[in-house]
Amino acid sequence: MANRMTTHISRGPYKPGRIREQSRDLILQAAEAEFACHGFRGATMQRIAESAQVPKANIHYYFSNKLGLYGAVLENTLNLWDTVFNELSSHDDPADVLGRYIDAKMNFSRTNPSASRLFAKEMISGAPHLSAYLQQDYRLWFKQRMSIFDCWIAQKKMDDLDPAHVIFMIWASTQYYADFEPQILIATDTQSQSEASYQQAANSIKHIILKGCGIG
Amino acid sequence: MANRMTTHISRGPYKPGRIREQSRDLILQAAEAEFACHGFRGATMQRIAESAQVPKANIHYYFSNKLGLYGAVLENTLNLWDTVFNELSSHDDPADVLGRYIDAKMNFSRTNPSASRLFAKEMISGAPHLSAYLQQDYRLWFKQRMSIFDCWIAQKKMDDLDPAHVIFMIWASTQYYADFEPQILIATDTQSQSEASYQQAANSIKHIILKGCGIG
DNA sequence: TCAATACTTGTCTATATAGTCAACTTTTCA
DNA sequence: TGAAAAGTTGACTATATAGACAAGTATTGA
Repeated sequence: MANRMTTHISRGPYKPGRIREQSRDLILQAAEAEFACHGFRGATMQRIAESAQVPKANIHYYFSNKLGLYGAVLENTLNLWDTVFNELSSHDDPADVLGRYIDAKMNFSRTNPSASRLFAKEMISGAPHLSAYLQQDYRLWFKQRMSIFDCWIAQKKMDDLDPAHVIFMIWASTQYYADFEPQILIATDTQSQSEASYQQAANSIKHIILKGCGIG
Repeated sequence: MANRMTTHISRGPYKPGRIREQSRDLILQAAEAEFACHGFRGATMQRIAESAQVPKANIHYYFSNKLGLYGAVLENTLNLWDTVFNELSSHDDPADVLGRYIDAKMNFSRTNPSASRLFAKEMISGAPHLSAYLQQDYRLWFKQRMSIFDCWIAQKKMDDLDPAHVIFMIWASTQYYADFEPQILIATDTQSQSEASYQQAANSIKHIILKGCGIG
């Protein structure tokens, strides 16, 4: 009421939902966790609503339907994914490039476990909602990165290995710490993975990958 | 009708469902694929029934309910899992032991992709139905296998690495070829993973792991 | 202050789903 | 051969779920 009087100060041109679209973010966050845990079919709009602490009907204001919500969540995830993937850039020193990339991937697993799990669930289900992404951006980028490895191999900077398998191994190893967390916690007898434990894991992976590829 | 006449030959003491329990196996097989693809909540009894080509009510004759069916599927999977895990046995030569183990794991991924995916989905969901297994058998066995590595390290047969990370890396890398198949197919521009391609992947993994751990 | 627009939400509906049940058919074994 | 047991199945029920909708409230810019 009191501050109503002060709102005559112009806030610039009108943008829909400038303030209350925080609801949208809450819903997206809750949806990411729900989809990551239960998959597309197993997730329910009701649980997402409860988790986001909004009425279920509110979700349908921001998202056309369950598939639309899932698509929005997936898009967010893929953007993050691409960002990290692009860290694998051309550079003279393979040890430097791969070391940084492994660190970046591990950091992603630690700070975005739900995104990693969502991606994994989608893949395991046959990637029914990712075909466009995989066919377009992914395919192209993958080939580009592979050529970097071919270059290193030609320059005798690393062993003659199929670059694809090296990449798969890095992806697999780093994502494992997010996706298979329950197994890791029990095997290592801990309650949660600390930042330090992630760093140790990253160091082990870097040691094995770099030495194993003959990079030094 | 005709062979009815010959059935007076004793077939030994009566065992429930000796013949028709093939339905049970059909259901289990269909359920494994359905649960692997959609997770526990996302799977439906109706689709399992259709896939197994039996009426839905028949499933409830063999399995108390959805959870019971899931438990049976999971138990099958874990038995297979243990069999492969136990191949990682004590032996003088780490190169030999790890090489065989990696081959065994890759072979498992190739021949039992659904089992691998089911296990992965369960883990990603927080392993709600695996706590007993993880707490008991798993924990114990994991520690035993770790001590083998410690022994090798003490004997300077491999680099001083945390054995847990080496194991995680082997698991991650080998399971990846089953769990992330869509990604692999698109990246490698193929329609399906052949036995030969699995062998090449196994060779790459063995190269990197063995050399990376200083085994050789 | 006001009308327009953005946003919220309780209630309702159609459908999908897990599970039940009783009638039915087939197999078993004495 | 026959009675008992194993196995099968169509029809049913209760519930959970995605989504629609209309009536409401809050915010905006003039």
